[in-house]
Amino acid sequence: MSVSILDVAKHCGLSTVTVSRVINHSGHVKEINRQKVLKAIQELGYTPNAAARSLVMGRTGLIGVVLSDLTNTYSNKVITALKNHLLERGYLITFLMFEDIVQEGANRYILDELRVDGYFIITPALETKALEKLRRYGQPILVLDRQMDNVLPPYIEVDDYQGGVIAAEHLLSLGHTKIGYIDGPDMLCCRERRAGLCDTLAKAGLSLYAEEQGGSYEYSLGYRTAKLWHSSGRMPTAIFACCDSVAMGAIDALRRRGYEVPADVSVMGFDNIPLFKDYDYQLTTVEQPVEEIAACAVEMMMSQLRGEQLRSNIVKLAPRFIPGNSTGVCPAGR
Amino acid sequence: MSVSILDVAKHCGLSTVTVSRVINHSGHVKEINRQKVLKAIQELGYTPNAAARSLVMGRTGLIGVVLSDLTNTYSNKVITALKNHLLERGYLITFLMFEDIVQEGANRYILDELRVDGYFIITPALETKALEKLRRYGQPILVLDRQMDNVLPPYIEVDDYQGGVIAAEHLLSLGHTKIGYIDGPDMLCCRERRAGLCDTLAKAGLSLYAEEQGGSYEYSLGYRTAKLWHSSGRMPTAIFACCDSVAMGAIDALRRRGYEVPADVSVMGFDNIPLFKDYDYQLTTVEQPVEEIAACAVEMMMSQLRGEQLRSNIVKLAPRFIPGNSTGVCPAGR
DNA sequence: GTGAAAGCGCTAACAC
DNA sequence: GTGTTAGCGCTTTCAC
Repeated sequence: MSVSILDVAKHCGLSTVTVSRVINHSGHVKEINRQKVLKAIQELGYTPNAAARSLVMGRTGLIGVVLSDLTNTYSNKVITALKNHLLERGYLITFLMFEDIVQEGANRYILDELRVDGYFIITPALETKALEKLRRYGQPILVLDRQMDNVLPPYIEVDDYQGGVIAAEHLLSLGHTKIGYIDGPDMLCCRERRAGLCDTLAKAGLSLYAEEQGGSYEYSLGYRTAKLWHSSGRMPTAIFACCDSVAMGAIDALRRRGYEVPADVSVMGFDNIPLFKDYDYQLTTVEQPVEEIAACAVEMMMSQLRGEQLRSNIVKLAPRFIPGNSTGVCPAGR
Repeated sequence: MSVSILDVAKHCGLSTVTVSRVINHSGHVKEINRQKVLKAIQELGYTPNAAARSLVMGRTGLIGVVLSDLTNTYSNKVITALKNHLLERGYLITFLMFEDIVQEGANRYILDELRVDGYFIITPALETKALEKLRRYGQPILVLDRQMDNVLPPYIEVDDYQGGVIAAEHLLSLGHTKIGYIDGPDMLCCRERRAGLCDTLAKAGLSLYAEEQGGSYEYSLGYRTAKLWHSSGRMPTAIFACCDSVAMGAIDALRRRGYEVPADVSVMGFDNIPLFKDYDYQLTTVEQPVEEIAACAVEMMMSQLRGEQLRSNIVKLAPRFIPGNSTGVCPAGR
């Protein structure tokens, strides 16, 4: 049916071994012969058979991305970046849900058959069980954003504490003193962001003016919280939300109640997701270094696949401030 | 290294062929021997090598899902459903972006090497080129929601016209006569929804009270449109938006301008996405039959992979009305 | 530098 | 029902 390496070999009067060497850039092939082989490949439209290579080389060329939520905008940014870097190296991505890993039987086809060379783990919040199960297969695993204290290296983490500091410094520089924080789920990143925020405020002799513990990253959390602070008469002049969706919810609730953003209340988010990008303002936010995460992750994964020892198996990357027009100077007298 | 079929065969005193037959449920194995094989498999912890099977059977067990946007909530619902159905049959999913297909070179690793057994195409709006390129590889292709008139079968389509009818009938039944439509991109589905809406209105002797052509499915489109209708003094009593995000945008803009939803203006969406599910109301909407689409798609794909002739290569599925509290009876005197 | 031979783990065709 | 043989397409020794 399709063209095999033998066809190429015959076509150029050399052996399959030489053709193989050319394909794999293993060197030790005379330049003239290399050209012959390349010409034959070209003429016959030959492409190597992935299954045969997998069989003989013991690798599949597939990397599994394990996550809990496909709709999460942040993970989608990461995934897209990962995909691009992997594609350059001839690897494909497939997806696994945490639920599919824990569930008995369903994973036969992926885990047991070692259909994947290695795993990227995205945001394993409470997925300790799934992680443990995965580790038993002995394949390379790389956690892309640590969200628990007890995660085993190698992992990459974003300096969320620094993110909190960035937010605090920005709001302080605008003269705000009544700062509210809308917290997300009980995850490491939220705790760190809060700590960075609070520590920086403390250095300025301040503490949080208002705080709400949410438990989610949802729009509705911001909406509810702003509504609550309004009705309880305790509205900060600046709000830092644990993520952009929550910030958006807060802004909509504020506006519906007659506040102008940022004239009356400044609002900051976290993540810089594109969801509301055509809205009538630009959210001031802190961006996670998605591109760096992906580049670094792929590099580390490739090292592991080559069987090398990782130089450092914990990498910490810094977030970036993204200016917008949802924050402004603190209104006079407040 | 790992246990092979030969180890199993030796362990139970039978041949590899018999073991293979047991694994593949090909029958023609004596029950006693079947038990012996199963026991050996169990004891040795054997799992078949996917690469070897791929090589000899000429299939990879991977299905490619081709799309243009991972963050699209609708496609994510479809993907998740697809993944579940495929997993049951031992297939994995991988993702391809339209851009990666059109781009020269990048696709070497996927397309040329036939790393995938077949392709599901999601929402190919203006991707004619990518589709054409893909077809050249001669592998099974199934379009999951036709969005162009010139798509070749096999494809599945949702009866969007019927969706428009459903929306119109719902709003008419509530006594509305001033109905506005916020249109999305120039795609088949939007045109059909609009046609269903307008035709049904026409039967009741009505026509659209207001209409805006958007070009996107974004929140901001709804927001802008409601703002526009308000300032031009031409606010309908009921709005049908081309999708939920647009409906949400319209609702937020309305509320900011003092309208109550649904007391003053009713708003309907399309898709039933979970994005705003904890909001302070439930959006009235029309849901696409995602689960049916996925089930049907996988069935059709499996048929094609078996080399069978499809019974019908065009399948049309009906959408469903989802009641909520963003629509209500038309306010008296309007 | 090059190629002959062996084998990766599995299944299909054919005999028995 | 079962096993023998052959071969999927490729890379990896190991001679030359």
